[in-house]
Amino acid sequence: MHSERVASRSAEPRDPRDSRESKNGTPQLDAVSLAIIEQLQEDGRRPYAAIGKAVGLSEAAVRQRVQKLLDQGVMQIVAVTDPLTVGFRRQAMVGINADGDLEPVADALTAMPEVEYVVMTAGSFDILAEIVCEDDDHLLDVINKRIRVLPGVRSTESFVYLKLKKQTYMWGTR
Amino acid sequence: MHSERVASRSAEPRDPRDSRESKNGTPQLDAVSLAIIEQLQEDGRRPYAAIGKAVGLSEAAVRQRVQKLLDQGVMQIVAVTDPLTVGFRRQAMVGINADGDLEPVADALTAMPEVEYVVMTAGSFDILAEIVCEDDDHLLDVINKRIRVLPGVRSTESFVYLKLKKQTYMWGTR
DNA sequence: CCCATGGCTGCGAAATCCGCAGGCTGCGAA
DNA sequence: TTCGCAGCCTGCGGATTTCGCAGCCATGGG
Repeated sequence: MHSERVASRSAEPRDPRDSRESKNGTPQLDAVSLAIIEQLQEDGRRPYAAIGKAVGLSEAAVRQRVQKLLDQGVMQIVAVTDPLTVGFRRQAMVGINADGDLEPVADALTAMPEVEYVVMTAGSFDILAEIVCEDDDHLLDVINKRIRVLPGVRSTESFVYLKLKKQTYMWGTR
Repeated sequence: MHSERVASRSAEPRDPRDSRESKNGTPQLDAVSLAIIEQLQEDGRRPYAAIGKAVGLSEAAVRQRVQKLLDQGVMQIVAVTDPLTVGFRRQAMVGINADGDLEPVADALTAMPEVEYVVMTAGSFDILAEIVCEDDDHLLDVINKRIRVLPGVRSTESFVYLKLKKQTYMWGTR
């Protein structure tokens, strides 16, 4: 044996259209694309041919799928680091409570370069936002002068990072 | 002109040892390595030659530096996705309060495959942990049966994700 | 002074990426 | 039914990139 096929090519109804969208607006992924993503979660630079062997596709097919996944914004292949080791002294998670529609608030946060991560949540915060800053002054400035003044924002609570212990991207690889 | 040098090669004191460590234990990075990381934050598959042109180094030198950065664990090149689009229905941030030394608690969290992100913080939570699960049952199980029973853990508070709005890795690129 | 170390360059050989033509399948229109 | 279209895959050269290695230079310790 040589290559465990993740999805047998002739078994399924032959419709790997990952272009169709669910009501959510996010593309629907078939098993093969999932397997490709899994490969790239282990190593973002793995050659297409190796991926093809693992998922049962030709090199060219893998290349086309990866390109589409990137274009669609389903995944991105990037270098990730611990910001603290790359010169950013202060990092914090900010919990936010706001009135009315949360979308505009979330969009405003998304537009800020210092904000790296924005998620709308259920619980005692409406929105969680992760912030990466150069130093304390910068952090204070972003929170007080840019976030707390956004229309609708009622209150915020900050959690300054002391130490990053884990950072993984290998869902699917377990 | 062709290639903006990020760091002139002959100007600096000629000591790009990124192997020396700060008291923190994290390697100290020079400007060139930072520039390389920046390039790979934009595109994790960018060819070494292109990076070299951008930062003023040969292809081979870039390759060696990247390899070292990966080996040292300073950065990782991976595909990142929104878990919700890849079949994981439930995701949550969990704020944790614990007694005594936090390290063992953080380590225990780090060891759980469902836990993707662990950070020790200052503020009304001692630790923040992000969890990726298949469904509600799975999430509940992890929080109640695995986290809340850890020795030292006093209380937890969960924030279930409703919608991921932003996810970036381009600090340095701004 | 001499040698060991670390980092960079340059260079072929091997592997990879890339674009393109062609084939197959499912589907909807005529 | 048949035709034509669209989506996806394969195979194949040519261009590019990756990879390993030998050699060079500067620094620093003995």
